[in-house]
Amino acid sequence: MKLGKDMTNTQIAELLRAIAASYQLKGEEKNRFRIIAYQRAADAGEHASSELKDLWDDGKLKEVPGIGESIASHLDEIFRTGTSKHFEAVMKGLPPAMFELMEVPGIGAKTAQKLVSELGIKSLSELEKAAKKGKVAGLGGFGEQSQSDILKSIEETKGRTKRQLLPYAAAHAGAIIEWMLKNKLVKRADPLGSLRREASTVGDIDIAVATDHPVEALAHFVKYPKKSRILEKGDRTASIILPGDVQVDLMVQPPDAYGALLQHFTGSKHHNIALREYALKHGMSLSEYGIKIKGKLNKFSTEEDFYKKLGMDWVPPEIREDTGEIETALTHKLPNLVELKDIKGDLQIHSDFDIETSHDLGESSMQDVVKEADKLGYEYIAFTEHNPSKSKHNEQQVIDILKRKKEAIEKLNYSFVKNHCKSVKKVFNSLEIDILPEGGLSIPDTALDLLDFALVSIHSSFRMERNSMTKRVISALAYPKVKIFAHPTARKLNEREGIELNWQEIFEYCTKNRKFLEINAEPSRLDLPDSVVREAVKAGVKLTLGTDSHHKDGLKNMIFGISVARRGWAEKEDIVNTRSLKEIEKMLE
DNA sequence: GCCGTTTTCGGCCCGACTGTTTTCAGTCG
Repeated sequence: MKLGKDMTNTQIAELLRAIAASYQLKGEEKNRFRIIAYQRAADAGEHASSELKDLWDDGKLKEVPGIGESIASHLDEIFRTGTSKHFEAVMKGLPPAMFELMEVPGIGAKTAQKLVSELGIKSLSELEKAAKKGKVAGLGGFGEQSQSDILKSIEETKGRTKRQLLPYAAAHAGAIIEWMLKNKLVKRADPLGSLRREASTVGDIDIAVATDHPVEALAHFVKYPKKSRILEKGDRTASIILPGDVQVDLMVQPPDAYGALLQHFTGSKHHNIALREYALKHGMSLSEYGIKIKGKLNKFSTEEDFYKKLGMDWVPPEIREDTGEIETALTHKLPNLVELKDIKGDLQIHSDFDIETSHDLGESSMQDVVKEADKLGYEYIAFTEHNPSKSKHNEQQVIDILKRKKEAIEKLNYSFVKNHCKSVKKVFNSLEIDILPEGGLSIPDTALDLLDFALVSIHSSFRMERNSMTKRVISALAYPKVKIFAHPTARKLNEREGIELNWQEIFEYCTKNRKFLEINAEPSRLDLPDSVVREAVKAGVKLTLGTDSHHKDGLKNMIFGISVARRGWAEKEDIVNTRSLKEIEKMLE
């Protein structure tokens, strides 16, 4: 555990979990709730919409729910000095290898400590060697079974460093649901957990099944032909592992109690904890079986009835994160979240028009894309190829290329769109322009006049300090033709962290100057991230949805952008391209 | 250690599964 002034949220979460584990091992009863508090603070850090260090910079650390006086003061010390005397003291005497072992599913604090102290191992790989030699099975409290479980778990941890992107998880879940419904005893099957909440990445896949024959349903589940092994199987739940080390958990419940099951396992954990705490204060106890009132269990076949019993409106799964939705559901003021059918156009598409860019070109022709957009019932789309390569062309050559593109789109509008489209009325001539490190654009200023409007985005120098990066972006947005900041954090899920920005400053600039932030619907981006969408919506910033398609089939990814928008509490009004062509032309003028 | 639609003190979510045990501890979601 390395402490330092520049700890990221992930590292801080790891640290706080280590502190929780340390307290757990000290084993004093009074520590019980302190342990939970540290675990909650770790979760809070992990889910925070901004870097904790930035919040600390702004004096807002304590505004993060779960971080109070004490933890904030320790973090303050870390950000100032690079260490915390208190945290160092708490972890003192505990072997560092322990914390590494705890990353293996099935190994918690106590198991880790026992393994490290009794086997004298110093790393995860040493544990693996010891287990292979049969040394673990000989320890008190361990046996052959737990030894082989540990080995399997280590093996799977190696393969499973990445969370799945939403479309892949959805495909897995779809196949399993189809398999479950083949069994006549299964009445219903639905996705649960982060998949049902449509989070951008999904860990384990959870599935709910309604049946009066749980044993048979679970037996059918573990016979799933594509599984690589069965992890566990009880009377109410079972887990299997798919190739690629994807874990699938299945939960069953009779149809008359299915609503409670759906609610319970859809989560999020934080939503459920907050909900149960609220219920407890009102004399009710919640579980996956229903709502207990004065010792009597009430069952619910639907989630709507479950929430109704608590005196609140049904909460859309996408916003069940305990960030205010419970209070809002109680006062019947939940947002009317944007839906796919509200979308009237796609504002980021790359065609195969040869614009001689240094980035990637699209693969489908403009006509094929327009045909696809027409099928989707869109009123308009924008072609937003990357700017022509700056190094390979002089200014005049760039202007010539952009003139050619402008003419091509004009022709498209006058002929193809007019004569062959049912719903599409206009194709916008746009461009995705690189923001240079010093804040300029990578096309000559005069070339901007050839466009209807422009997107700007960052494709280089990702590691700039927050204030310089913010300046860089704002100076690019200042060009009148520039309307949209595309994939604003430039993150790539599982590959690259996003850039650092002062969001409040960006939000303020956007609202004052009618600039828009994009929700990029490309599944490996989903950028803005949902938590930032929430902040942007609160700040009154208007957002655009674009698929960043490089092929006509990519247009259908819009649904994933909708998921992000919904998770950020965006309503129809918050999204620019829910507007009609007339309105949007005005907004982009 | 955190927090407030009973509370600034006194609470703090709920249950399943497994292995190694003989009634439970540890872990997970």
